[in-house]
Amino acid sequence: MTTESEHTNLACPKEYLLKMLTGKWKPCIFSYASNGPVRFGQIMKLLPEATKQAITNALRELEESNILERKVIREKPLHVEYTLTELGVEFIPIFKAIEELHLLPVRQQKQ
Amino acid sequence: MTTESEHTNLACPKEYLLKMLTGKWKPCIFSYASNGPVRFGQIMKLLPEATKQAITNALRELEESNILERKVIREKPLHVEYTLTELGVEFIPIFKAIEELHLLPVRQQKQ
DNA sequence: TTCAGTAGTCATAATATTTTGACTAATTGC
DNA sequence: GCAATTAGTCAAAATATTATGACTACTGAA
Repeated sequence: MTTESEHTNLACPKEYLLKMLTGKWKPCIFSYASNGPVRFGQIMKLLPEATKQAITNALRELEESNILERKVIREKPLHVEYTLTELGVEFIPIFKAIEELHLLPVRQQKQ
Repeated sequence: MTTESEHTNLACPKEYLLKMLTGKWKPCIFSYASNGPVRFGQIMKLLPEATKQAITNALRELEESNILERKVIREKPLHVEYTLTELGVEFIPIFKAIEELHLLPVRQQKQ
């Protein structure tokens, strides 16, 4: 995400901004972080289906988009916290708008 | 999109809803359609970098998500119109929230 | 009947994203 | 020193998404 991938449509700012939030795990992680700082291990427990690598990828992408900030906490059990940046906070209304969809589509189940 | 792809995270409704709107061309096409009915050829002109196939894929996915409706218009030049469905209209606030981001990130340019 | 306009389909290739599974590294308590 | 805790990295494989280029199908006008 440092440079544009071929996927990105340079003509559409909305596509660019949406892309910052999408991916298999990024929306969930964003939601968790919007309720306060989250740790790596905590996310692992909250998303038992996601692997370490998957979570690392999502966190790195959110960092590169300047949505999350990584902070090493030098305390009792040394750990890392991820918090929303100023930009990250600005994305909250987008998620609010998603939550407020009241005409929810019926979701297909896997066979 | 008839059944869930492996990509989809069944635990996260937000991921599911965001996925309906994302992809290289879907956000643009959604925007156009939110200003009134659009035609296939019109989209081709508006998105000169997108191929027919790309546009077809985007339209089909938006149809399958029940965001757009395809209507064959039996008139002078026979053509097809795509309009927002009732569900589609509900997605407009999400795009509004994206437009209202005022702390816009600096966009990297391709080398 | 042939042609332009409209709206596509199809098979294949190229890219991007996600998963898998083994391995690493710093700190703290014993 | 040694193990547990926390937080990762790395290379490779599997999937998903997007692009390419040739081809199709219907309608109405000349």
